[in-house]
Amino acid sequence: MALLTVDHRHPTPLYAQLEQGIRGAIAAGRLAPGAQLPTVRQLAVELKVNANTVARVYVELERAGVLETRRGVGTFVAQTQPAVGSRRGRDAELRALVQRCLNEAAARGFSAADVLGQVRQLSDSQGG
Amino acid sequence: MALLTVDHRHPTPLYAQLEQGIRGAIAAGRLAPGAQLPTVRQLAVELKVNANTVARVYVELERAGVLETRRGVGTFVAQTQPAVGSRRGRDAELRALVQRCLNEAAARGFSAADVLGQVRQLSDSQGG
Amino acid sequence: MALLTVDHRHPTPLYAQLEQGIRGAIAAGRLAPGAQLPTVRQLAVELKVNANTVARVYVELERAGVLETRRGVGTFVAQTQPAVGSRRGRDAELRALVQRCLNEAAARGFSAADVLGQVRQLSDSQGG
Amino acid sequence: MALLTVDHRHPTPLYAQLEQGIRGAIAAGRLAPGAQLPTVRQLAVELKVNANTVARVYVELERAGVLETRRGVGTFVAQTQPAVGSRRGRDAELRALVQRCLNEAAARGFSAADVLGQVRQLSDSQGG
DNA sequence: GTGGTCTAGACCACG
DNA sequence: GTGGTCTAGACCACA
Repeated sequence: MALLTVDHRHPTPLYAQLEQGIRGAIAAGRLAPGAQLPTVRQLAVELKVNANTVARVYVELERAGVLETRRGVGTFVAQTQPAVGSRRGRDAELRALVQRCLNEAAARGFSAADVLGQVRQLSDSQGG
Repeated sequence: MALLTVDHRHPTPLYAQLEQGIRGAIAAGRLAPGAQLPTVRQLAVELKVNANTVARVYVELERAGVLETRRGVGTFVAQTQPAVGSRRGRDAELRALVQRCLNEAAARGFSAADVLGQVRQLSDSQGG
Repeated sequence: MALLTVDHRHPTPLYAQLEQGIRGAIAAGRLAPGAQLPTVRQLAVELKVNANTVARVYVELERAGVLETRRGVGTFVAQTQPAVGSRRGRDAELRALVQRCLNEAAARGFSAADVLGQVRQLSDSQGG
Repeated sequence: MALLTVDHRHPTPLYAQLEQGIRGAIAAGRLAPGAQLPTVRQLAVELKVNANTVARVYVELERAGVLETRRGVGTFVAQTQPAVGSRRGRDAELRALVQRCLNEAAARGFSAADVLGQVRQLSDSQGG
């Protein structure tokens, strides 16, 4: 599977999907600090998205300290990632997030067991 | 936890969150066929959302055959739910869905193991 | 005559009139697959209707597979129109529809012969 | 077919459908001056509509001079029907009315020829 | 009191 | 500039 993807039919805005995809890939180790990202145009073509949309996400993530742009060279994952806040006290956040996922799955005919299996499979193949 | 919730800060549109929440609650059996939903205005107050936003979701789900409205009476879960397509051939759909969830989790500092545990916990408490 | 019209005095809701007008124009070939529709705002001005009302119809018809929207570009007639169900077994539907029309005509002083003539005239001028 | 009908799924409000049905039946001669209409409750049951809705239509039509109510006896078609305005100069009205009908028909997969045939058939069987 | 329709207008996402 | 989302609030149809 491609490292970064967006779903044009999903109601979540493309820019948000892309931003989350990049943040997630870094947090999960699929994109290491210092790694180079695709150019704006490459990624725009690959994701079938307007280049402005990709560029805006890169700029935003640079402002957040997640990415670094070296002019004329490219865009890279920052060496030091901004802290994210510990898990402590954020159980409600996790629960809401997972509940949304289960809702979406159930709404499309997938059971919690289906989701469970897929989570296992993806986490094994990616960093587990 | 409340049966239906929305997160005003999440980039997914409120109406899409609510629609998925209702569909999920029905699919998971937390809302049974024939059950009455909260009135448009009640739910709007409860979710801190405009009544039009709730009404839009109810109308949409009625068109889809998921809900039934009786004018002047209220809104109910339809007795016969529309088919949803078998899981067969939709593995890619499930994978994308779960990947989005894991991305979002990772981006906020939760590991795949955290998600795994939360899925187990929610599915135990809701559907056995 | 304008391609799309609504009657603000008719008891049928504006959005329903517009939806039927668009569906009818496509089915009758006055709007070909791939053709671009007026922009939401243009049509709103032309029909003296709120932009939200037009947008609502466009969104609904997109969900139904009748239209396609390209974000930031415009709204177009879908290349492949959804099936509509054969006429077989729907004679009652046609009869009810025409009866409603004749009722409305009679109530305003038009005879069935008047309607007959007008149907001939319109079908000659529009679809041969 | 029943003399008066309403379609609960049609977007036109029930009261408007009923009013038009009664006016049309009178204008077409299916309800003669002096004829008695069903009681409010009978018609409400028959049409599966709330009695208030039927009552409101009767009241409205009485105000318009189309019906007459004799207390304790029933509701009747008035002996002298209010004038409706000649057809002259109202061609645009007829055209719009028929165009709406053809749109609705085309949107449901019926051709202008289908409508033509049905108009002939109904007008023959009812008073043509 | 229930849902449905419409308006006006703000702000966002995308190209 | 295109469509999409949301709000606030008026008024209508129906039970």
